[in-house]
Amino acid sequence: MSTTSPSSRPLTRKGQETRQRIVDAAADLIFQQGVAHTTIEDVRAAADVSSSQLYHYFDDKPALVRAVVDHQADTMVGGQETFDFSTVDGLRAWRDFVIAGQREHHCIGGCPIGSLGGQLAETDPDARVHVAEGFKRWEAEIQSGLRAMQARGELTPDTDPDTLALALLGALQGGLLLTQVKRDTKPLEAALDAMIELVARLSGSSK
Amino acid sequence: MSTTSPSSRPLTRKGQETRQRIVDAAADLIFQQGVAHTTIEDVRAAADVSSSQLYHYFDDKPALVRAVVDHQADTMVGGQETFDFSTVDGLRAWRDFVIAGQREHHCIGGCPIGSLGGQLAETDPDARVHVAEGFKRWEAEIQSGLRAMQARGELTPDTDPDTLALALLGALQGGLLLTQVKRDTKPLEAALDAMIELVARLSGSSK
DNA sequence: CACGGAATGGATCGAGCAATCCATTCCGCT
DNA sequence: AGCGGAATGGATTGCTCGATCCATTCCGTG
Repeated sequence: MSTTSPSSRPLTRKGQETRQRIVDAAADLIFQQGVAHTTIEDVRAAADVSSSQLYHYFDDKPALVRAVVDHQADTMVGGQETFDFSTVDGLRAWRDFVIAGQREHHCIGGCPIGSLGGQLAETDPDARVHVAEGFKRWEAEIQSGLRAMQARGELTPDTDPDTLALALLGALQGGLLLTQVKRDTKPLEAALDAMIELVARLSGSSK
Repeated sequence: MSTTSPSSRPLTRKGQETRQRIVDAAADLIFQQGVAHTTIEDVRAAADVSSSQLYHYFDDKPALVRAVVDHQADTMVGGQETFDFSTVDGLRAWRDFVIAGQREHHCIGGCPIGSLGGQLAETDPDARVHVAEGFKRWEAEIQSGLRAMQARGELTPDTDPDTLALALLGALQGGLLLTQVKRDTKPLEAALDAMIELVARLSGSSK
């Protein structure tokens, strides 16, 4: 995706590795403690680089954050494409996967992209756009699944799969937020189950 | 609610007014620019008080933030109780109200409580609990509506109104987050419409 | 094998900001 | 009146943290 480097400076193999190490470390730290509480010094130490390297690969902190946003979007979207959004069973499998992930991490961190969105939307317009684009890519995954479902005639013709995809993503985000705040997976389960129940009713007509 | 003042110091009438002015100003600023980007100096200027007053009424910044969380929860829960969550029409009216609100504010800020949750969940454990309690009060409003709906026999007996309330709140939160990030009310509309559609199907059986 | 740009190290600067401190003024109560 | 605690003002401090700077080392290329 977008590069977010100082005027697209040429990068050697080693340079790319270092850059990647920085982004990875920053992504981890930011996921754990948020953007504001993650300092350049934290990232520097975690990535085991010098501070000048950081400014060699990124113009400033916002630029690094943008790179983290893109990185998280890549990770997130990439991690979902093994699931089949074109069947109700596929959706349920995805649901189980997401919930298991939250339980594993003790409901900490929320959504890697969504939480960034909440933190950056009003403070970094540029980053907000990156988050929005990340969500758009994610939506596209779900959309294609639901469209396939409809093409197979398993979704009533008068439902818009794109809108439904948006609603599904919304339920996921809200469920993750509530789960993060409450440290309990119930909200996430409730939101996803409800949404999938609707999809089931829109496809199989009855229960 | 909780007081969050320096060891519950006695407050005169004037003192309460000043304290309230500080919380109001802080809530506004934080809503617009987030917790991290709102400085004590910002609040001081906006509330037209001296810095010592701030520390007279609040131990430190986190304490002020907690007061803001409670204040937003009060506002939010208070603002919802005019709506009737016990009928599908009532839910639709609420939906219209929320969406109109977002449109009015150009989709800026997201949910006054939810966005605080996302910003504070991993950095301020105490604040996280306050946000969780705010959500709990909010849930209670929705729950009582759905319970009434079920008591009237307009909701299938095998649906748990509390879980449904959680899902509804989740859809709202996720819809608001996506709407905030995309600067477009469509996600919020999609999420709420989908959820209300489910409620409708769980109550009226058809359509 | 040397030339140059990329990569790295680390010291340092300087602004922003939370928090403290010491007065001084206000005001309710007896 | 006048005592005492609350309320207010504003200067100041101390530190965190983003960002800059100047070397020095690495390494691919001609």
